Amino acid sequence: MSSDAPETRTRILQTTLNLLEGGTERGVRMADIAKQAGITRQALYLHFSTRAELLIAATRHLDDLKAANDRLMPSRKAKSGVERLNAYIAAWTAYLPEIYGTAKALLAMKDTDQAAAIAWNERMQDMKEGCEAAINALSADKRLLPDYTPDQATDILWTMLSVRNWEQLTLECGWSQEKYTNTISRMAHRLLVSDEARVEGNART
Amino acid sequence: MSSDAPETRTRILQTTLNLLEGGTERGVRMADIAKQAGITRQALYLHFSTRAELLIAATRHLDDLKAANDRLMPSRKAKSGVERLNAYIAAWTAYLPEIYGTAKALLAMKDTDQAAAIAWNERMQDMKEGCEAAINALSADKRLLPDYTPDQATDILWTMLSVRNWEQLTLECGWSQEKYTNTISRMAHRLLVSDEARVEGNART
DNA sequence: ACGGCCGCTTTACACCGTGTCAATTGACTG
DNA sequence: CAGTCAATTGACACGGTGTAAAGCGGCCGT
Repeated sequence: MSSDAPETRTRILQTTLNLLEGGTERGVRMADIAKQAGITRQALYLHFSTRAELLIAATRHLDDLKAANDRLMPSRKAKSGVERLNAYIAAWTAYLPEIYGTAKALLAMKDTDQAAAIAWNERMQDMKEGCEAAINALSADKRLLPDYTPDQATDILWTMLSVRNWEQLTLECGWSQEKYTNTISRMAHRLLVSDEARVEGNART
Repeated sequence: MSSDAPETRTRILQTTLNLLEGGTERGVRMADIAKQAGITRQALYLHFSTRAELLIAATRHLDDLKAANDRLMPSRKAKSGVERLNAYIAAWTAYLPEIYGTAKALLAMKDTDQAAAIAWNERMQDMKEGCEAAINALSADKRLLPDYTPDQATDILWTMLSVRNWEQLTLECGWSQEKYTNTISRMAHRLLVSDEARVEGNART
């Protein structure tokens, strides 16, 4: 009752993700997806009335597969603000390369398609909340560098961890994933975390 | 001899820039540009054989108007590495909002158009050289944080100053241009510049 | 075994934006 | 007056998305 109807739909989503991840230079078209899924282009529209809708559904599907929420919310474990920041950065930066293909496609539609823009923004907003939580934990521990308000620090962390920055550093600058993660992590610390020593006072700029 | 033929061409470039800067949600089409320039769409193709070509030409035109080189190379004035870094960041961040509309259009074409991708990459490479020069000056002064190699520091600065980051911080996070510039500048210092205290070694070269 | 529904196919077409082509106009110029 | 050159008019091809309608095969209930 629950696993016979959705069969094709799931297959479509799966092959969509495959193609997006494969990053077929020159974009992934509806026809490509249909062909790969072994159905006609028109059948695609029986399941998803629009390319944007399909992309969005694929993105959600990907999150389910990757158990995004579980991974991005290891907050419970974290004892200190610093630990929490570390955990969040580690989780997100590990997640990034896995969603990149799909994210890029959605990002590209953002400019021309209303629904895609909304979907993308929602996701990024969620991600930003994770940043905010980490920053707040840091702030609660008095380890947030006094130069910034929590809001400002959240914006900074959020921007540092953006898909575009990952893209630029790894794909354009040729950084390995490991180098990327390590460097970003150290940068975040240097930028946002105040020295342990002076837990009480405040810094000289 | 020199100023009668290019008349229309220049007008096209000018109105292209206007439209791009206006950021007419839903993209700027060839027909829009033609209409605005007071010619037919087809006449556009008498001057620029392709949309990408027009966009690229418009970008170059914009650089000329804004005297990009003059602004981005105030290196001669800078006495120290730190000064040079400051000068570069100030010049680039002031330049950014002026080119944003055009940059965004080119950036969007990058994914689908070979020529656009090349043009964009060239420009970003130029910009990166500016970053590199600043970092090298810093390094020569022994003021580059020892955590990074000059290459790495260049990548970091280059990424921090990306168009996408400007877009995110100002347009998405709502930072004012002033806040953006100040914060980025302070971040760059904190991330890349080591404390003045230990100038001890030799400074020049 | 029949009628009906369902998921998918086939075929065809509309729309939009880019790019091409050919014939024409109109102005300026030698 | 002929030539040329910029631009116009109108028509069309292509690729990609999205729509519409008719048909087909399997499966299900009665």
